[in-house]
Amino acid sequence: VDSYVWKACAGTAAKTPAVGSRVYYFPQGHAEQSSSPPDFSAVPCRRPIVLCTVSAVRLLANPDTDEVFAQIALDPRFPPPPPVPVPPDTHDGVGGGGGGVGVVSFAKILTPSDANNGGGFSVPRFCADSIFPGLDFKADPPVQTISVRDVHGTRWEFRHIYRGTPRRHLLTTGWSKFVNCKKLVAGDSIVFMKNEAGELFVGFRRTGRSCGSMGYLPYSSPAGAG
Amino acid sequence: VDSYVWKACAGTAAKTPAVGSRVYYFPQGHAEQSSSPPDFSAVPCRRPIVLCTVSAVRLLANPDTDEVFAQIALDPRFPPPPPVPVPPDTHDGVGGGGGGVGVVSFAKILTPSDANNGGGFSVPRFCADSIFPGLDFKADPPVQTISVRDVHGTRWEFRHIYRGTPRRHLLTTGWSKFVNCKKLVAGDSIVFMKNEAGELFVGFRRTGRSCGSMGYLPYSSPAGAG
DNA sequence: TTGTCGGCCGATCGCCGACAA
DNA sequence: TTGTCGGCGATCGGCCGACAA
Repeated sequence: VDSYVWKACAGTAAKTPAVGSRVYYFPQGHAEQSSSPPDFSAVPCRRPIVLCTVSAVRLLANPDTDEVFAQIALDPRFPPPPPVPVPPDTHDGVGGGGGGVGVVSFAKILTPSDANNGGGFSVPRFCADSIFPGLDFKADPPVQTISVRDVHGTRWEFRHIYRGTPRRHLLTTGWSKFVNCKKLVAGDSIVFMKNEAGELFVGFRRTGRSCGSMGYLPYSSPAGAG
Repeated sequence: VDSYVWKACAGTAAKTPAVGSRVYYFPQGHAEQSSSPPDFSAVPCRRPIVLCTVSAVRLLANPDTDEVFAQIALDPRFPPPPPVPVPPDTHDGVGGGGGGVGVVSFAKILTPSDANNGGGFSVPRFCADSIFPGLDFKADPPVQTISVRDVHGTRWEFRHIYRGTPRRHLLTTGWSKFVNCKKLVAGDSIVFMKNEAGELFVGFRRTGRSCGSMGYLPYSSPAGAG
């Protein structure tokens, strides 16, 4: 998935460890987060904490809910194996915590009018000015179609119009389809982003808690799968 | 789930073993059916086939897709443990293969007109006569609301009307909601059933193959969970 | 007997400016 | 500047009989 959007959805406080770094694994904490706690009774030589080496980090998103999470593969072997050369990430590497250089983003909490079926999306002035492409203000009304990509890389198109008295920016056609497909409701946050190349991205974060259902990476097959 | 509907969806060729009977378990075959093949390398004393006792059988249905499947718990201990008393099933027991006595059923492959958003469901004459409650043919047009339960026990209501020239039986109001909720398409089969008490049930089978995602029953906790 | 079609009517969707916070 | 509302036109859902296979 796109690391811009992943980080915007996860929030700036969420940080992932760099590949090759050494961390402590707490089985007890892992079990408590799991929806079906595993039975450790048969595992020999259980220890409360395990020193591990991070062998892989993947930024992932649930295909159904768009919930973002990180899959962190740990290698418990000691001494740690020599680091595997990591292919350069497309942006600034998954280990870093900050956003990419030159990326502009804007977040808004969806109002009831934004989330209602009947309406469009009220675009705050700053978002339209600093993120969306400039409109041709000689037209009446000024209008364009903007194309954005979500965390999966899926492309969405919105009609962006500047109309009404007094004038305001709105997203109309395409917006309600996005809201319905993503099952967004009032109170959820939406984030628009523009990278150095001017490409647009969209992400969001839901208000309610979601109980994560992930998978597991076997530590015997490090890094690039397949 | 209701065993009438389960059997109608699974088909008459699908049979489940009786609790207490002894079967052979083939780990290899089990692994091949699984979407993420398990790694047996760490399991000691692997054998190609294992003689087991059936400790529990549950007829289940995927809450999302309505895909039916059986969860069969196996106990590899030898000699087999004394049989656990099984509470009598509501119908004829999950071990049997045949349909219940006095159950009348009728299946139809959905036509494009049946599955289209715009239309209702053309009820074949035999289905209306032998399964649905009798209409009051003095009314013009004869019409009633029928109430059916699906494999989960969820109740669905359909408007059943006898109209048109020439006259024919149709399901109108409520039908398209059912089609949309169940994501039925032309070519899928639908089954209507009536038991001795006159209660109506509905099930269906999809044309396309679905890759099952089930769960596992630990053999250490036989039969009734909780 | 029953599958498909076009007609038609009502419900909903969704775009709009008015207005006020 | 922007959130909400009522208006209203376009679209769609869905019920109907006609007709033919």
